[in-house]
Amino acid sequence: MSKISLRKCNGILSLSSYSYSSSSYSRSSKVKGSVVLNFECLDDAVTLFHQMVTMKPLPSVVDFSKLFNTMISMKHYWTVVSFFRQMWKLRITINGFILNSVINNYCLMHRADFGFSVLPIYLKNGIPFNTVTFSTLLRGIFSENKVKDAVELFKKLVREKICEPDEIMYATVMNGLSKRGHTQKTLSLLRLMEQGNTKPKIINYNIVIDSLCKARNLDAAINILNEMKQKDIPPNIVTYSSIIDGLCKLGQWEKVKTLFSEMVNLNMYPDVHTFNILIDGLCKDGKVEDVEEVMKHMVEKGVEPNVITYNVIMDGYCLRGQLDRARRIFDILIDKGIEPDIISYNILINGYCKKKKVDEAIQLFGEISQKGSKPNIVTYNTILRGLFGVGRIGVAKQVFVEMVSTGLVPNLSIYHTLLDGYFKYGLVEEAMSLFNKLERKTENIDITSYHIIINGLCKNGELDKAHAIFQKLSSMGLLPDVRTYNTMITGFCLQGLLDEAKDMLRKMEGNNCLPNNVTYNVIVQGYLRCRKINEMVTFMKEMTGRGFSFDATTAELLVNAISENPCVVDMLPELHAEIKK
DNA sequence: CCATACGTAC
Repeated sequence: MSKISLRKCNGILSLSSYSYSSSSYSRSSKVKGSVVLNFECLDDAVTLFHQMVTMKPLPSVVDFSKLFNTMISMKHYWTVVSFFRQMWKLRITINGFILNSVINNYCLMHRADFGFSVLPIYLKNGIPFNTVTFSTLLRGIFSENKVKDAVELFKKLVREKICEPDEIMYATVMNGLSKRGHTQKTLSLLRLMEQGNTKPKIINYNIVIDSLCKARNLDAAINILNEMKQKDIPPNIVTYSSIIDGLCKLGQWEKVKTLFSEMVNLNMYPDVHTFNILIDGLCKDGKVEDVEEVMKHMVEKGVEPNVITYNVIMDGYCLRGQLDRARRIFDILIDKGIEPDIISYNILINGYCKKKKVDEAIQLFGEISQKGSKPNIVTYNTILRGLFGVGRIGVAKQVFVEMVSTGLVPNLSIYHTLLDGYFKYGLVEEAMSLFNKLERKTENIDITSYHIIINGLCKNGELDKAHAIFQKLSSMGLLPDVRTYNTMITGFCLQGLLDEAKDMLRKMEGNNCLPNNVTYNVIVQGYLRCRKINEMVTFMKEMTGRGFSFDATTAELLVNAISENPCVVDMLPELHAEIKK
């Protein structure tokens, strides 16, 4: 008698045949044969599968299920589809676990529609749906950004009592909403749970807290933390880490310290995740000097830095233009035997590109595949931006073609890079032809795309076309935001059409879109460039009255205007201090 | 008895 056993260890899946000398169920019996298959090699998985389906008796459905999940974790989605089809043809017994995994597999391929097509198989086989089935589908729909569809499905499940959501299904919906900016809806769902049968668990609270923190609403987040304590749902390390992240991003370092002590007092010890959040916050706030101390502290506490720790630090140095230090960090990471991931490369490539050291960036880009990693869409976007940044348009076009040939599907960010690049070098026709292609599918376009087009047309002297597109926005169901208005106003100012710029400013206020610092600076700069000092002063007063201040360009123009004509100073008595800077 | 869905950092 023999039994197939699948064991997963260290990414290696092994298939072993055990023989049993007695009737007692024991694994210590001698091993008759054993095949160890390394699943980094797809062929071996296929071989294993074929061994399994030809075995008599067949391995259990649990073994197939384990194989499927291992394949899914290795992203061999199409292989799973093929395995499932073969099992189906061979009429091998299936159950709800394996069907749920097949749905998950389709969802991870961003084909939730295929996932739905698995549902009839449950019915045909008398297998009931469960909360896992629908949680998996919901996550898949969200991952395709179809928020409305996901919410609709969730409501239908509840309304038609198809399944009673558990806290994980709620968590799936809440997370889908939260990650797409729907903070209030996420909070509402928590409140709904509190009223219903499925009481919220820590995971639901954590999602809401993270959502509020990401929306920079730290007071509300801390209120929820206090609610948890009152309701005897003890916050955990994730709860605290999320809030610490929010506080770091607002630069509230005193409160960060308070929360750290609070955690430790509750016998909760910051882990590598928490420290990475802290280090990231310090780097982003320019406090790179403090990072070393934090690193020392974490190592003393027995928390080992991981690849993300080093990535965060490299990003911090790149942000400050300290590329050499970032590259040191990269070498330390290698020295420590930590494998750089694609994000490590993306951070450094971005650092080089921002410094216009595109050749170094390309060199590093080449190293990625040698080190067994693969450039992703972000890598290509970064390289493309870098190439456009130094005017190497021909190479950029080649790289784009290469990217598509590797099977990567261009996303909106890639198109934005191309459009922006074309406009920057006066390739208006090329940009517009790409834009027209994209516009045929509305899902290809967002407000940022229009922002790039309007800006590009303005900068290339095509103000009328830009204005026409601007006018068209509302009919497309897209609301111009403050950046769109600013772009249009900048365009008018560049052409000296200051009345039009002023009209646009009033129009945005009328449309409930408040002008910001950029708006006022652009208009004041427009008046300064045309030496219309009286009008400029009017706007300057309005601007300072609203608490806005000059940016460097405005200040410089003002200084120039004064040096040309010292009388200007007399018109601005209240701004003396500002000008002296 | 063994296998599937959920939360924090670049």
